[in-house]
Amino acid sequence: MNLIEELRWRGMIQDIMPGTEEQLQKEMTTGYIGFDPTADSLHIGSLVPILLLVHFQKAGHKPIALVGGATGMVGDPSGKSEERNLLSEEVLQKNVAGVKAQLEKFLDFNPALPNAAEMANNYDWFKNISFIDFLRDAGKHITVNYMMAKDSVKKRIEGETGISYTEFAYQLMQGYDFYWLYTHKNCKLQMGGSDQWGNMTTGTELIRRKVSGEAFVFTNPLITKADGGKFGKTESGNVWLDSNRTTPYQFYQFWLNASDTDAEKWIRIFTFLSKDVINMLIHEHKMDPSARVLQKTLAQEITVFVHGKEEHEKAVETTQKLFVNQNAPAESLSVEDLEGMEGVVKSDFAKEKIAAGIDVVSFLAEAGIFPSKGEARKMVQGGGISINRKKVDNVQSAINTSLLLHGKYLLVQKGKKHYYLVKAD
RNA sequence: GGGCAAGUAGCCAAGUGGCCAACGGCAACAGACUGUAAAUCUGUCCUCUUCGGAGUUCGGUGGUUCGAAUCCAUCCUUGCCCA
Repeated sequence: MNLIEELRWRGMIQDIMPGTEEQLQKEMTTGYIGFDPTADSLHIGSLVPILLLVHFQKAGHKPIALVGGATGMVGDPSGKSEERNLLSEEVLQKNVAGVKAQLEKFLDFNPALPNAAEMANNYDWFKNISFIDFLRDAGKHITVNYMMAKDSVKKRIEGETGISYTEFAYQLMQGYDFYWLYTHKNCKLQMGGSDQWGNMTTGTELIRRKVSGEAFVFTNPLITKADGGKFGKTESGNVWLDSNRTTPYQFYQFWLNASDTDAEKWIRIFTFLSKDVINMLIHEHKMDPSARVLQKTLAQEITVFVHGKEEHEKAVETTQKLFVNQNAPAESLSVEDLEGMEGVVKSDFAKEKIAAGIDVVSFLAEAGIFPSKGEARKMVQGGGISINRKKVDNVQSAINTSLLLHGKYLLVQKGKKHYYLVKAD
């Protein structure tokens, strides 16, 4: 199976320019994907492009990961119904550094390889181009009519908010990136999310008109959830690749919680497992859905890929302690069990206060599990709080030392899935 | 510069002098059921709260009024049309 066939089967190709497949068959091809430095960490939305680059390199081609230090200063109108706020230069620099560091973990940069991965930052070439140069070099080759026909632009022009000149010009910058990489790095392919199609083809157009070159693009479909919700969001916000923002346990849990329909689609996209293995897993899952083979395998593969084997093991361990023996009394958990729960939110609480007796609501608020007493109270009233696996059914009930596990721990559960370990010192 | 229209909670959106913390929908969170799934049903959903209430909201500011999201003035932002 060649690269394109492989990606097609995995559901990772949305649109592809004619001739792309032939180009990839013909020779080792250099291809790139751009990443927006909108935060100092990538989140799981960026995993698909990362995986594309990995597949690409595995197939023997040369990947370039481009960080948009320059384009990030302008803002991409694609998929945005409103004009965006500009990021400050400081923030941008920090973000570029963060994103770059993460990308470096996933690709092979070993210079001995003929297809060693490369990093690029478009700020490096844009910083030296003057506005006038840009207008003459890039702007002259593309008509406004062409630019306005792009979906991202058209939607905004027809919409209610309009589009600033700045964001309108974005596609030209991205197009120029491709042109620059084409001429300097012999880069003939751009990949990216399907919302980028318009920006990407502006690049091939620019290459054709300026140097009569031929370049190719293909896009991956944007990941969706079967229930129509936004992919990659939990109640606590984005799921990040940075373990300081999203612990490996939380990361693992995110994938484990995938619905059946999503898991079936996602396992092909987010793992490197072969077609045979995946088909087998899907079959197995259908025989016994309650075993959740698909979710478990998906969560395992992707957690190992992002955080490594060790972190994955810890996440699984914690998961088992918390979920497998749900009915076992909390008292059966050992000190090691409790302390070893990697990634569960932990907090400290003054023991004196517990010794003196404190009502649940104040306790939950003061331990930082809820931002205010009001919220804590509402959740208790709604039956959403358990302490040491026993539901708290009364707002009046008090916390005292007799509840402490091993004399110092309280296992607090918000809902079914969210655990907090409070340590009384 | 001129004319017209619009700006309401995370989003969409109703409300056009008191019954308004503001109809409804989406999203979100929790409960029941389950498999840490889906679907369904129920509750919560501006902030704080001793659960009795208290405080701050309807682009900004000033005003009219016993009382304003609602009326007036002015400013800001956005869209459309004209120059």
